[in-house]
Parts: sequence; structure tokens; C-alpha cells
Amino acid sequence: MGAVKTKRMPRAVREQQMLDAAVRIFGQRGYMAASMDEIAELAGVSKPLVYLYLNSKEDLFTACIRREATALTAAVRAGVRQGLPADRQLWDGLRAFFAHTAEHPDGWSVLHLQARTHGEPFAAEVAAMRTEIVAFVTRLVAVAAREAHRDPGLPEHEVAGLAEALVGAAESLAAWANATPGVTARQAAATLMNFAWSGLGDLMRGHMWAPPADES
Amino acid sequence: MGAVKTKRMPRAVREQQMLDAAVRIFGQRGYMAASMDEIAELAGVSKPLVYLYLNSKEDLFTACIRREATALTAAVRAGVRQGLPADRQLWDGLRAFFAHTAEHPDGWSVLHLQARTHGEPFAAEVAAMRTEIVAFVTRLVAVAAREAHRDPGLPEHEVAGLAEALVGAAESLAAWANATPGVTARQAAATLMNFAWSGLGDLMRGHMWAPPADES
Amino acid sequence: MGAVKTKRMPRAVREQQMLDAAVRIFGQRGYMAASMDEIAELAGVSKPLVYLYLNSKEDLFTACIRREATALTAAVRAGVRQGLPADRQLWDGLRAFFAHTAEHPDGWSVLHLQARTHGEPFAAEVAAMRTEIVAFVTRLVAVAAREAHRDPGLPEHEVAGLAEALVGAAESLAAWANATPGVTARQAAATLMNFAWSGLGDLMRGHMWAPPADES
Amino acid sequence: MGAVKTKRMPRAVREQQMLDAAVRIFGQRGYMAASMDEIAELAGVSKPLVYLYLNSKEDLFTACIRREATALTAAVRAGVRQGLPADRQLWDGLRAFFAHTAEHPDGWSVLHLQARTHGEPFAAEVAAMRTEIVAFVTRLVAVAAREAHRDPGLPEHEVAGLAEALVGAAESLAAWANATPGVTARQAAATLMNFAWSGLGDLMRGHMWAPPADES
DNA sequence: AATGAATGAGACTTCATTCAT
DNA sequence: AATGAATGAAGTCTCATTCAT
Repeated sequence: MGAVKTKRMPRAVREQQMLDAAVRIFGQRGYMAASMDEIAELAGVSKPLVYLYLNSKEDLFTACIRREATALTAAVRAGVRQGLPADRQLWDGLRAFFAHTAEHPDGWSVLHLQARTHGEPFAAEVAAMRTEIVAFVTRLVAVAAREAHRDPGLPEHEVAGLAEALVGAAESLAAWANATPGVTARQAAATLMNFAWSGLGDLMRGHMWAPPADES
Repeated sequence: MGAVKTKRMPRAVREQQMLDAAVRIFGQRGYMAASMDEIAELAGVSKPLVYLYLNSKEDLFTACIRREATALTAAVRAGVRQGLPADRQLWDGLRAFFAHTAEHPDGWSVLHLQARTHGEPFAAEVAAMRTEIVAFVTRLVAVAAREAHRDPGLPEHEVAGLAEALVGAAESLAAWANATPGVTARQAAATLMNFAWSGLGDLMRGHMWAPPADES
Repeated sequence: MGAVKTKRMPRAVREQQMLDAAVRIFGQRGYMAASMDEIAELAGVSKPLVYLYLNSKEDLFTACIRREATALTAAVRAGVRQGLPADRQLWDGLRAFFAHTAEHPDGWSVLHLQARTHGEPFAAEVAAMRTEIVAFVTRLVAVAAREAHRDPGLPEHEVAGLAEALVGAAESLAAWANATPGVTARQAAATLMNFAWSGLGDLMRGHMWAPPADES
Repeated sequence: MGAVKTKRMPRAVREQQMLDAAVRIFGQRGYMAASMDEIAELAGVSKPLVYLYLNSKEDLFTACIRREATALTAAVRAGVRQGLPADRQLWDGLRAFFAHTAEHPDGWSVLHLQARTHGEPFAAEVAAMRTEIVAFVTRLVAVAAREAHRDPGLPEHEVAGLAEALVGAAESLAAWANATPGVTARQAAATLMNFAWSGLGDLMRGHMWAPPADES
């Protein structure tokens, strides 16, 4: 079963097949446990061809990260339409995010788990994607604050912190939804939206929770 | 020269030294990249002794997970006093959680990253700990609901998702606080508490955010 | 961009380009370390073409040896004019030899180092050249002997040994002159000539150095 | 045939067995063509043990060079007694040199051919040995000049050049003697001694050969 | 005349694990 | 209680070589 062993394909096509296989293996086994043998076999080619096209295990992994990161940010961007109210934009973005991670669980595993588990060549690659998504959320939170006519209700770094928290929560939830049978991506998105939007709304209305004074 | 070679220690002590070393190496390198050689050297013993006491790499890793999970749940339990108001209990629990993980980063890495990145023998081990923490949060939510004279009304898996989101948000915030000058870890924790508590409170008061009706 | 890709050249020309590239790579990297990939790239052609024209790595190396050996003996022959006194012929021959090897260091490396370092297919190829050079020196010695009105009296293998010693001495001197400021290559050649000619002359006049009698 | 598979030997012994095998394989096949598999098999151990003790192919090769170089210089030093006339010292040194290289042809191949054929980590290792031998010969030539009461007959750099030439000649002759059946080490030594001593004697008596004036 | 696509075989190296003391 | 000596298995990567156009 699997890929029919079609021969003599143009390079670009073969490269994509290899990346498909690599994402799957890396996502399931992890970077170290993945073997180039297995990847090559799943791609339906011989190992030397993988090396010819993608240089090394490290480069192959980097290429996977880059491709998956690009695809994910593109999916989120495509899911959102500017001009709509902030909560609607957030909801659309979250849905796109969770839908994409649910459809590409191995890709998300590569980005969220595997790339972070290993050293510097890879972490930086993911950081770029994350920065972009955080910036998107930050903008949304700011818009929401403006819509609530509460400038300058939230100091700038508070907004940034909330965006970070939101993205982190989404990332974790996506992995959890993928790993937990019976939880659909949409449910996870709704839970988060609910949670986040209520919290944000409260904050913007000035209902801050104050830490107790008596601490060691 | 180098580590003083204290010999003939009782077995229990030696085992702890080995686990210390193993947690450190596993936490930093990951399960696959960690080598028994390095662990034995860091523990100051020969490799056969590690095998004599801990059987295999897999068993050693399992022992690490178990020890670190126990330590973490104990720390959280110790940080919370029952009888206080729910928000205070949550705040105390969060503080204990983050204090412990900050003090034992390798242990936390083992639990949160490494154990999840690899197959079934290990994931089950972490599940136990996760269950306990979720139970703690669930209880808090129940307490809060009682305080608000309301039926908690949150299904079990919703609570699990919230716990997951909370941890993800916290990790994100911790990393962000670490990388952003002018933001202390405690401020970040307060932001998180704020965010979470408001959201939870709203949810329990029945203020649910409603997804828009027009969807594909 | 890069090397101009002149296509459709007549076979003879292409072959020379390939041999040029091969001699350079073989001379610098050695037979085993040289890769057909690198040779093809330096020659500006694709690998299959190299195989089409030169069959195999072994055949390619043999062709290199043959070409370089022929060139070297031709250069020496061209540098010497018969009829001149023997010492003048030797001096001219040495100069031609060193001029050629200095101008074609990779070729000389192929002949002198690489070909000897590997087994039988190649050593035989060099032997032919060596035979010719030894014959040249032998003839010179004979001429010198005639000039001195003496029977040369040097057995064949003695001459071969002297030739070997001469080449070794010359190589050593060349490297030394190269590394020592204030010593030109020509001075080194003169020193060698001096050394060699005196020794040869003495030998032919029958002034043999006698090993001491008391030996174990 | 060969090494009986004796097990559990002390490390120092095993290391020597490995070096023995490595020198033989490296000397016969060359650095690149030698395979660690073959070396391990000839040494009668498994490959991992070779790596455990000697780290890498490169380190193993370096260790070979170092051991053989030390052995060779020691043999030459042991063959010479100071206080004897210079020609006697030279003769003894040459005999020791040729005897050693004849008894250890693979070692000599490693030093003379293989180490020079490959890049910088190794060439430096041989250079040290060579420097020591050249210094020894330089001293001898100077002593000979003094004995001939011809100070300052030979300028300093001329002495150095002659020593270089002598050593180079000896090196080449040794390899040639090893590779040529029917030529004993002692014959080679005598030929070189004859050649060199006569030349040196002539030079020191002022009989210099003058290059012809008419050159391009 | 020339090449892009592809691979079988084998190299170096590392690792978890055991044996004998 | 503890270790020096040793290895089978597997991993990444390279290379000479061929096929189909």
C-alpha cells in the first residue's frame, strides 16, 4: 500500500514527496528516533536520493519545519477577513488554526513538539512563525480594546502578554485535541474562544483580579 | 582530579544520584539523544552499575518521569491550603507550580516535552500526574461554583482542555517574560491569573460567547 | 553565471578537458579521495559523459598517468641536446625535469605519489616512464665514463638506485628551498647537481668509500 | 592465521595490537582505502573497541604515524655512537635507518607515502620526525667539514641543503629498496653512502661544479 | 553529443547492553 | 558494591556507476 513506485519524476515533485514522508515520520517518531531509511522508504525512493536533494537529516528537518510553518501561517491568514469585528476575526483565525493543525497533526507535532525539543538550528525556524502569529493576535487584542472604547485601558506590555498567553494556550490545546480522541478541533476552538474572550472582555472592562497582599 | 570518587554508598543514595543525572541529561538532550554513557559519567558511576540498579534505558526514563511527577504534584499540594477561597487556592497552586518548574527545569522538560514526544510506555506515566492536576483544577472550579451558588456546568473534558490551555499559556508567558526586559515572572503569573480567573468566572456565570451563525 | 557552458565540443577536446580536471583533482586529493562528481564538475560536463568517454575511475586514472608520464619524458628529451658533454646534458636534463614538475605539480603528484600509493594496475604504468628515465641517466653515465676513458662499471640496478636517490634528493631540496627564505629553487638545483656530479664522478674514477670491517 | 583471539586483555596490550594492525593496513592500502573493518578484524577485535580506544580513523592514523616515527628515530639514534669519525657515524646511521625501514616496510610506507599524501593533520606529524633527522645529518656534515680542516669551507645554508638532499635521497631509496626485489637494505645504504660521501668530500675539497653561463 | 534521475554497496561512527572479575 | 573489557546492531552519509531520454 502507499505510494506507487512511479519512477523518473521531476525533482520538484520528488522533493515534495520526500517532505511529505519526512513530516510524517518526524512528527510521529521525533527527530532523533526518525531514521532516514524509513523516510526514504515511505517516500518511495532510495536513501541517496534523499541526500542528493536535501543534503542531510538536519537540512531535511529544517525544510520540513519551514514548509509546515509557511503552510500554517498561510492557512490562518486565509481564514481571516479584515474589517470584521475583532471577536469575529479572532474566532475565524482560531478556527483556521485548529482546523489546519487537526488536518496536519504530524506537521503540528513537528512544529510544536519536535522542533522545540532540539537545539538551536531548529528553534529559530519556529520562532519566526510564532512571532508572526503573536503579532496577528496582538493587533486583534488592540482592536478589541479600541472597540470597547477603553483606550488606554490596557498598557502595551499587558496587551503583548495576553497575546502570548492566548497563542500559547492555542498551541497546547491543538496538540491536546490531536492526541485526545473524542475532542474535535472545533470544540477546542470554541472552548478557547470562550475562555479567552470572556477573560479579555472582563479585563477591558476593568475587572482586574488583585493578588492577595500577604505573601512570603 | 575531577569529581571526588566516593565509593561504596548505600544503594538508595546511589540510585538518587543516578536519577539526578538522568533527569538532567534527559531533560537537556531528550530521550533519544541522551546516552547512558553520559548519564553514568555524570552520576559518577560505571555503566554496569546503572544497569544493575535500573535495568534499561527505558526503565531509567520511566523512573525519572515517576520521580519528577511525584515531586511536582507534591509541591503543588503543599502550596495550597484548603478552606481558603477558590481564587486564592488557584493563585497559590499556580505559584507553587511555577516555582517548582522554574527550580527544576530539567524535570519539567522531562515531563512536559520528552515524555510526550515518545511512545506509549511513557505517555501513560505522565497521564497519572495529569489526571491528578486536572482533578485539582476541577475541584477548584466546583468550589468556585459553589461560592457563586451555581451549578458548575462544565463537562469533564472541558475542564481538561482548560487545564491544558492554562499550562500552555503559562509556558508561553514564562518564556516571554524571560525574553522581555521589564517584565518579571511574577507579573506574568499575575497576568495569567487575571486572564484565567476572569475567563473561568465568566464561564461559570453563564456568559458564554456565541459563535456566529453564518458558517460554511 | 560561473563557467561558460560551451556545448557540443569535439570528443578529443572534451577528453582533454576531462583529463585536465582529473589530473588536478587526483593530484590534490589522491586517487581514493577524488570523486567523479568533483572531476565532472571541474571539467564542466555531466558525470555520464565522463563515463562514456573514459569508462571508469580506474581507466580515467590510468589515462591521467599515461598522459602525464608521456608529457614528462617528452619535456626531458626536449631539454637535452645530444653531443654536448655529459655534465652539461645532466644539468640540462635536471633543469628540464624540475621545470616541468614545477609547472605541473598535480601531474607530478599523480605520477610520483598517487600512482605508487595504489596497487598493481597503476604501478605498471609508471614503471614504463621510470624505465625510460633510468635509461637516460644510464646513457649519461656511460658517456661520462667514455669521456673519462673508463669502464662505467656500474651495474644496472645501481644506476636505478642512483636515479631514485636523485629524485628523492631533488624533491627534498625543492620543498626545502620553497620553505627557506633566501634560497632560490635554482640554487637548490645547482647544489644538487654539484652533489650528484661530484659523487658520480668520484664513483666512476674508482674512488669508492669502503665500509669499515668491524661489523656485527 | 594471525592473532589468536585471546580475550580480555589489558588496554595497553590491545592498543598495541590495534596499532600493529593499523600500520599494516594503512601501509598497504593507503589511508583512504584502508577500512576500519579490516583493521579491527586483523587486530582480532570488534570495531567499536577500536573506536573506544583510538577515537577515530584520523586519530588512529595519527597514532600510527607517531608510533612509527618515534620508533624510527629511536632506531637511528641507537645505531650511532658519538665520538667516532663523521663518516663512520653517517654509515652507522644510514645502516640503522635502512635496516629499520626494511624491517618495518609498512611503517615506512605510512611515514613516507601515506602521511604525505593526505592533508595537514598528518603532514605536521611527520615533519617533526624529519626535522630531527635532518638536524642529525646537518651536525654530521658540519663535523665532517671540521675534520677536513676546511672551515669555513661550506656556508651554513649549503650545509643545510646538503643535509636535506641526503635525507631525501635516503627516504626515496628506502621506499625503492622495499619495493624492489633483489635489493637489500644494506646494498642501498652502501650505494647512498658511496654517492653521498664522495660528493661531500669533493665539495669540501673545493671542487665545485659550475653551471654553464649560456642559459635562457 | 549530452544529461537529469536514480541506486546498491559500503564507509565511518555511536549506542545500549553484557561478561567476567 | 562495583567495574574494565567487549560487542551486535543500527545510524548517517558518500560514492562509483547506470538508465532513459
